[in-house]
Amino acid sequence: MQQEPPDAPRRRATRNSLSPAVIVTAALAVLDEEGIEAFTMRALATRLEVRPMAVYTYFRSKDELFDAVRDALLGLSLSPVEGSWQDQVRAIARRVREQILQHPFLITLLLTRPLSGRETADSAEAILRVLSDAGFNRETAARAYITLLTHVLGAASWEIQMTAVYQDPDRRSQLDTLPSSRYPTLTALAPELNLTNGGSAQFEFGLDLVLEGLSHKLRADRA
Amino acid sequence: MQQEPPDAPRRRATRNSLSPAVIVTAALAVLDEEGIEAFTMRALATRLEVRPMAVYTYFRSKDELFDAVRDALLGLSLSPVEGSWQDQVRAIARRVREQILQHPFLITLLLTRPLSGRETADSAEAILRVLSDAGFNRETAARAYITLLTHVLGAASWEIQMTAVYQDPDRRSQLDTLPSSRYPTLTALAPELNLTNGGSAQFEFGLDLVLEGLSHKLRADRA
DNA sequence: ACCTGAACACCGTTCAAGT
DNA sequence: ACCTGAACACCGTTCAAGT
Repeated sequence: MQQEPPDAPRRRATRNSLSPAVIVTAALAVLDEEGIEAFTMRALATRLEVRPMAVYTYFRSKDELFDAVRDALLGLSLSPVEGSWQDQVRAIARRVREQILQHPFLITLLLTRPLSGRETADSAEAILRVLSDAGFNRETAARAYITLLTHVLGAASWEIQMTAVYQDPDRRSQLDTLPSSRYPTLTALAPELNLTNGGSAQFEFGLDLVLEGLSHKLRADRA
Repeated sequence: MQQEPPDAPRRRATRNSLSPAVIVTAALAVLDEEGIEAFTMRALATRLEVRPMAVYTYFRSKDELFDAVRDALLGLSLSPVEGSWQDQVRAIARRVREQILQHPFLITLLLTRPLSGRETADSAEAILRVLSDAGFNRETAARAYITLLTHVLGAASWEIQMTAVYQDPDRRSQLDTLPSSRYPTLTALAPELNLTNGGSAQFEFGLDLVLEGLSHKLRADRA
């Protein structure tokens, strides 16, 4: 609503105050604080205290800027973990989930903008190495990695959405208002379904399922 | 680019030609043919041969219309399936995936607009009933359903994105251009990773993993 | 009630101009 | 080179008016 503080000093931009890094940092701040739907080139320019077109010296378009923000967030430093291959995969998956939950708009960037494969290269390399070392064959390792990735993305995006819905008291737990004649099981399990919202228990549950399935596959690969 | 055929008859809208159903159908057609990013209220009005504001008699906003389109697409008629609980879950999961692939913009609506739980009630009831009948306890059944749902959403949205990327020859298979010194495993497995794009094999692989994990959980629940 | 016309308050971005 | 000013071609939507 409020566009500018009424008596802002409105100083002219100092020369060379901008750079790709400065712009990405400011964009990240706007995205974190206002959300992706409130992000506009004009809002970003206001935060940078420049006119909107100044950003276009460094990025050709809003989409290109979004790609840069996404790539900055995906450059995860994955510290090596001790333990079984399951433990190592779990650690990486948790790290990716945490990064997404910390910057919820990231899921939108991941599912909206085309990916070349370079952006997720760090976590891909880490997981694929763990799987290869564990003894998975080449195709199984590749498919397992994609499964883990899509699983984490799906779980995280659901989690973000449900916490957003959960904030809104009107929408909270609308399940029990469904007709139990048509949806007997669903209405009966409404309390348990609401339990799946919030916290990491649901994420761990799903991850365990996939890992258990992978253990089974590994035995097959080795046989 | 071309906004209107130059000599279109431009007949006045016949009285009462509109209705929520007619509008949703037209919106669906625009979304299917032009994609969600090209969907505007003005484009929809053009297809309906009315002025943009006519739609607002039936829907308060573009978002409300989007919700109606989403709900129309999620009203799946799930024919009952014979077989094991795994076969039944598989059939429902495949049906949901197919519906999303048929209308790729649906994934955006699902992950963008808040869900109350009513929209997915049909598939939720179906899966939860199968799981309950199979002997899962209440909490496991609830968590398993959410896992299956998020898994399908994640897999489908990845699939859509990868096929879109795959269309673009510039982006195709950029994995082998990565430095193999830093990403030895990733570059070595590039062919196998490219195999995961397209077709349903990757989807089935992931689904099998989850189902295998669930079989394991079921034995624990029963013990 | 249903639909239109004109307008408002936004967008991203082009283009020419300033330093 | 870096940044600005003005403008263009869009948006969704409000509001008053027509039938």
